[in-house]
Amino acid sequence: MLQQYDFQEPHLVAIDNVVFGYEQGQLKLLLFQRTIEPSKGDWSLVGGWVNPDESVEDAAYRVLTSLTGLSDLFMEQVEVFSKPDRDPGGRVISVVFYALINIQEHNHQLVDHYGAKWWPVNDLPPLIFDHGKMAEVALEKLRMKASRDLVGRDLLPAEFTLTQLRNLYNCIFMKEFDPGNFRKKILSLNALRRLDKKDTSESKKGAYYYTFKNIETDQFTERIINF
Amino acid sequence: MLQQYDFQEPHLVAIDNVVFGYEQGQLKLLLFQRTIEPSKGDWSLVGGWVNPDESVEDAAYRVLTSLTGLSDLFMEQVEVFSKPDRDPGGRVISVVFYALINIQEHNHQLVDHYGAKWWPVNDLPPLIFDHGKMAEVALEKLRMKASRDLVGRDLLPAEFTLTQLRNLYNCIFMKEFDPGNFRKKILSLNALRRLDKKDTSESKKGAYYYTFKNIETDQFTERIINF
DNA sequence: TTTAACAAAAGTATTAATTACTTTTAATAT
DNA sequence: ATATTAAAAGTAATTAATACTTTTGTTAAA
Repeated sequence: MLQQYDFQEPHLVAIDNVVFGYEQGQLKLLLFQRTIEPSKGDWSLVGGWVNPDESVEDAAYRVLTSLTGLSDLFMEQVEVFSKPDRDPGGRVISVVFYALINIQEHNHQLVDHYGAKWWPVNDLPPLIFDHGKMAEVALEKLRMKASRDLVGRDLLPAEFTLTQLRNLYNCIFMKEFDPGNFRKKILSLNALRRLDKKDTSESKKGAYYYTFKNIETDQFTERIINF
Repeated sequence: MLQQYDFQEPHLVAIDNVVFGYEQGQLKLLLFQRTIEPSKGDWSLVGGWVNPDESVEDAAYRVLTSLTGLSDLFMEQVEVFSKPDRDPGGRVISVVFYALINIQEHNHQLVDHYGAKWWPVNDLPPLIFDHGKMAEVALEKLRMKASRDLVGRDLLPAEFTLTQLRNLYNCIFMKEFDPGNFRKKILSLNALRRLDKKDTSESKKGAYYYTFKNIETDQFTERIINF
């Protein structure tokens, strides 16, 4: 049972965002480079402190919107990292979130100004503290999400081909999905609308563009990917 | 980016455990009754403060082992609850865990002494603050766990029948599984060992007792239940 | 103007898993 | 003996997943 609040030791609480984006056929992570010791030159996730008057969700959202200029971000709690010695600078409890953002649409100047950079998930630089583990767990969580719901709305451009969507899933699960079976499965969900436009950059025949139906079709709890 | 640590406002951080047990064919939750206002008479989860030198996992484990007298508890992080006004007594960030414990084996005297009581999950009393929501999310998390791994090792007695195990799953998912299909599926996992003893209390023919194989057979990431 | 090339899109055949049932079994109680 | 009970085993139909092959529409080269 909780005893009197006054005699309890308070803790510093931070959030760290694992920010996923998709660009040039690659799943990427938004990272900052440390300019001071310790771990100078190493990279870190997009973190910040939690203010007294906000929830950890508010904090994570505030940090990310002010960095990217985007609103309406998809974010989800991942896990709390709280080993007493996880941060050499002092005892900090960190709540990790992951976010999905559209690299095309975010404010590049703002991100550049803060010195942030996009890194391919399968070719990350050394990360500080336990941030490597955080990214790992976040990717696992994203896989869970992508196996239940169709992700892509937040990562792909508004109009995309099934090949692009499949490649995104290839990146997330780090495996090659069979083109025929993937399209059959995805279309059976009835969540996409085919446009009368084609992308002819990848093939002579051309691949139809699709959009997500604007209704909340994401709401299927059915399983998409078995993993 | 994290600025200097010294000027940051610290937070009170607590843990709350959603403690699941299984008894008399029912899934139950261990709860405390509040003896003081506000919300006097209402019930709460098994909570406690996080000490400066321990992780939130350590704190959750410490609180639960000291209450139940059990060690080697299965626990898993659920989610952080951190709305600024969630606790009328002050700003407290709470990390929720769920735990699976064997009601038979825990220290009843200790639990009685603290005034805790087991409640059936589908007939809970009013819970304080956001504890109702916590229990709800924890149950959802338990369902995720039970759909991937065979739960029961921590909830059932060492020797149990497939009917008991099925009933546990019925409780967790709040639906009736087909007896034949359930046994076929479970036995195909090859995680149980059949004993040469039968339980004849439920039928004339009698149902074989089973135990979990002591090897780490829980490790299948394959799917057990589709939900 | 044909033909080769390309990936999209559609189709197929096989296997595996799920689901809804029915039948048999072993013991007890009438 | 016979009816009863739930366990345990079995079956048949359906659905889903997988590994392929074929067709299509367009472009670029012969």
